Amino acid sequence: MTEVRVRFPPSPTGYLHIGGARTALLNWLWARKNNGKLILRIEDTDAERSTEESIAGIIDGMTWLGLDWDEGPYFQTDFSDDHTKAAKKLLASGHAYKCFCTKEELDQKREAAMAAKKDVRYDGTCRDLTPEQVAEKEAQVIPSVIRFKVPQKEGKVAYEDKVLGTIERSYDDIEDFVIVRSNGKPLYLLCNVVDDIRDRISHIIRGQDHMSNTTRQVLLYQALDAPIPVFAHMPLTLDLQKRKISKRSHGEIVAVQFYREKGFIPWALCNFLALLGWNPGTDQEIFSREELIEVFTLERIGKVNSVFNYQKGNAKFFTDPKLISINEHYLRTMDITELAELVKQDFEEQDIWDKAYDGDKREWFLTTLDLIRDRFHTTRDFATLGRAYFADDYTVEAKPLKKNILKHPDLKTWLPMLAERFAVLDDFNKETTESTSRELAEELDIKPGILINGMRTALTGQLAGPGMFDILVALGKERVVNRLNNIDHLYDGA
RNA sequence: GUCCCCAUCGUCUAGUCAGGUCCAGGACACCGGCCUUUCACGCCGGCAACACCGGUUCAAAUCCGGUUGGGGACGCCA
Repeated sequence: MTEVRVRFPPSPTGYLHIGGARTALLNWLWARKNNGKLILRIEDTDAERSTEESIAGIIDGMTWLGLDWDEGPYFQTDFSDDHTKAAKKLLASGHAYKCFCTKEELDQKREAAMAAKKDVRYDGTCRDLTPEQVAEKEAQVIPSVIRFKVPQKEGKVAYEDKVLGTIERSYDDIEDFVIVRSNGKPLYLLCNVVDDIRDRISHIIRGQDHMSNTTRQVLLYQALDAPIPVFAHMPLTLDLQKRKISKRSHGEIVAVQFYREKGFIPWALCNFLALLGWNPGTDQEIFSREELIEVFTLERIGKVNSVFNYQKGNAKFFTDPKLISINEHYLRTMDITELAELVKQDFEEQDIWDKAYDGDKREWFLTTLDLIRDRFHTTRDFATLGRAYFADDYTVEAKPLKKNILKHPDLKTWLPMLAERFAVLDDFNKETTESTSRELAEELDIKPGILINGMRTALTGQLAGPGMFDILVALGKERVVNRLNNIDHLYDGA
């Protein structure tokens, strides 16, 4: 069996978006499943639009997602000679010809055809020029492009698609497409094929938007006398209006970088992306890398375009709810030490990382993460919603402040009373803190909930959280006593 | 205008190739309940779909034809 070699060939004209990431992911899965190779190839032949930042962004994005590649990054522009040679070969073998029609003429014809609702294909003006006519035009230094000479015959070009089955298209319906610009630079259709032949690509997994390219490229493979790879066209990802998602019209929400900044778990995003247009045929939806590699097949890629379900301006569902839910699932079930690594990165950025979390306080750090992670959505929440556990500069949210503190002005004296009793506890644990709290409530003849919720708000700034006495233990006696003794400022604004 | 692809709950989808076990299963979201000092988690329950028409057949989500709808492509972009 021949080696499986796949590629991810982004054009560096913007950041890595989720559609591109999904393409990369599926190629990666196929490579890993077959012990094959994934080649990263930057298709930068469009010099005007290609940028360095974009290249860096793509590489960062893939690295963050954990999609490693085995060869490259190669740069298409480094192989211009190959492309030019191939074009010459096609010209020499009669598979291509020079076309002297000017861009202006063609644009005009195309517009006219569009306007008249007529076929817009190239009319073949230069297809049958004699060698003499060509020589004459060249003598006059008329610029020319090179067009591929699509066989004029009955029948159809066909290829087997792993997802869609047999795809056919009449030769008749394919125009003589341009493969080299008048400035001598070969175009995508050709470069892409030449590179794939050189890189010995065995499977081409890409979006359905490439289907019309594929039929033309099959012709190129045949003309270049090269084996045709296996094709698998995956469905596109659309927005709620059924429009192809793009960086241009959808902005940051479709950028991989956005999810990184929001504190998503990289593999959660991969897991979600895999499910968009692919499924294992079972009810399983959560997969480890190994599991996904194991069960992934090209045949189970869907045929139907899928909708990336997000509504602009919805704060709760700022991206596809299913993606959020998968991320939450990982957040609360993943190995706590792996989670700690991700949180560490956030904390370092937020400047609330304590080196002891890797040392003396390691155990405490992990236990605390585990205690609070159930309520969080992204790793960012540890430094924001969960800030009170790790730093003293947490904010007390308005809603709980009003409900649990301001509503009961006597807490101003009650909470310090509680602090006083906590301070003298020899063993500051769940049981002792709970009985202490309940005893005080009884003495004061108030519901324990008033003290408990007041404490929660004062100590964590939050309306909700873990069991109160777990919180006390997590915070530790010293912090609890300090914070409960310093609550006057909470009443300042009132 | 031409060509190509597609069509199951709001969304992601199973089931379609080998028609009956599907008055259509799962997940997310939503609603209700349990749990609970709070909020989550968890658990239980609910709502909700085979685009339409015709054909084949004892039997169609599944096969065939058409209609409609959606998407993609039609660049000297990639």
